[in-house]
Amino acid sequence: MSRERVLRAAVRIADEGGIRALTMRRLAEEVGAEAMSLYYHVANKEEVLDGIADAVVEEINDVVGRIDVPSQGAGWKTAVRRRILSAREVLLRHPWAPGVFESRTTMSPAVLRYHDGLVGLMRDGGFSNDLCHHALHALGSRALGFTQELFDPGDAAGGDDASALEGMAAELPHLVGMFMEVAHDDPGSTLGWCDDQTEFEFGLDVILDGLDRLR
Amino acid sequence: MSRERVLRAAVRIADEGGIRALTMRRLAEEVGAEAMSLYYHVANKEEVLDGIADAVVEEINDVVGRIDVPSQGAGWKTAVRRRILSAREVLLRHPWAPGVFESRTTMSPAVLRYHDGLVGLMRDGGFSNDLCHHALHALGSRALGFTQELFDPGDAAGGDDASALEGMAAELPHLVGMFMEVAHDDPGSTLGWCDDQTEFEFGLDVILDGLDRLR
DNA sequence: ACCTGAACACCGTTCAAGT
DNA sequence: ACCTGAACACCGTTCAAGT
Repeated sequence: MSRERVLRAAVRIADEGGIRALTMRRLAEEVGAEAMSLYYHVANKEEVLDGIADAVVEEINDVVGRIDVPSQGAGWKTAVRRRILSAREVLLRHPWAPGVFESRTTMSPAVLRYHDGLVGLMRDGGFSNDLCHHALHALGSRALGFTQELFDPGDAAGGDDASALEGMAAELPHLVGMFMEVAHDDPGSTLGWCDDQTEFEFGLDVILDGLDRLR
Repeated sequence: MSRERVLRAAVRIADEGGIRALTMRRLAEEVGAEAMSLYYHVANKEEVLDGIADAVVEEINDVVGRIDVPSQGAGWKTAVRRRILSAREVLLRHPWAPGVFESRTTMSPAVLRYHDGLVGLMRDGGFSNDLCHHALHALGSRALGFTQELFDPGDAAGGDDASALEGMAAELPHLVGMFMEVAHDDPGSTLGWCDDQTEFEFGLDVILDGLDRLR
């Protein structure tokens, strides 16, 4: 057993059963030992969570490190866009990762390296350091490829049929009106009428276009 | 005891001691009963969390419901901006709320009502239903007044002194360079060199300006 | 109708003891 | 140096029993 093996086992458990499946006892089982043995290799569960978050961002750094597109001048936008969408691809393989990122208080060195590269691309595009700083905040978690979907307007009514919508129309006229028209325009997407990837890219492009205008 | 009293006590506990202080046993104590009595009024802890999330959004709806600014045509942006910044003010009084929102799977009626109003303002501004839909996704949690701060670039080095930065310069040249220049420009803000409110408004305006151009 | 005591199945973690 | 058994202090929750 080693710290490395423990963390790899932890990632495996979270990938397969979600983050709630990751308990110290389950982790020990996966690694073939008793729960108490883990504490010889990691200080506590928080350190395990720090470790698997870091592992995912390292995976992202590996992927984006192999990207080779020009980032000088106007090319910054394509380069940044590509970087962020690549990070997103990795994240989609570890759906638990955003939640763990958000619960971390200490900062991962890997996250710092990721953002360092991002700033580098923006500098290539002619951003001032001040604008880079604002840009990091404006992107927020979107820089790493995910956004907080507070609620999916589609899920609200998607589960029930159209008749449920009628009942809500009195209380939620604008939302129901919006839903009915968007669903009508795109009747094909019955299951989840919002394409998460499309919406992610729409929001990303709004921000990138806005930043481009400011540089 | 009543469901109402239980939820109010739960909000009080979370406000004072954070969401981790909110346990069923602590909640029972606050309400002057045994833990098991709670289960007569709420099904389980999840329902308590649903309830306090809903209570906060109701508080937001109360506040934004009293806003009265013109939203026709170009006025939409001011109206939406005002609405979102008002929601943010409420959220700042309940710092635990964003975390609870994110953990909800069922959708709160109050959140639906909030977004219904938001769509109403955008329709006043001449948005198509399709653009409203994209806009809701682009804003994401920012619509309710918060963003996921994945990491605060300032916190990274803010704790240590400038010498720690020197050590990181080799590995994080762009980030350290950015930090040194931004900190130099604004030496007053030693404690948290990023003004969260300013950064929130910057990101919000990038998105609102982008949407305005698309309407 | 409303509350409770005792108990269960789970956590993360400590600590003294093993090899 | 590495692992473990027994135990502790906490969870959320059930259920039969009280008033």
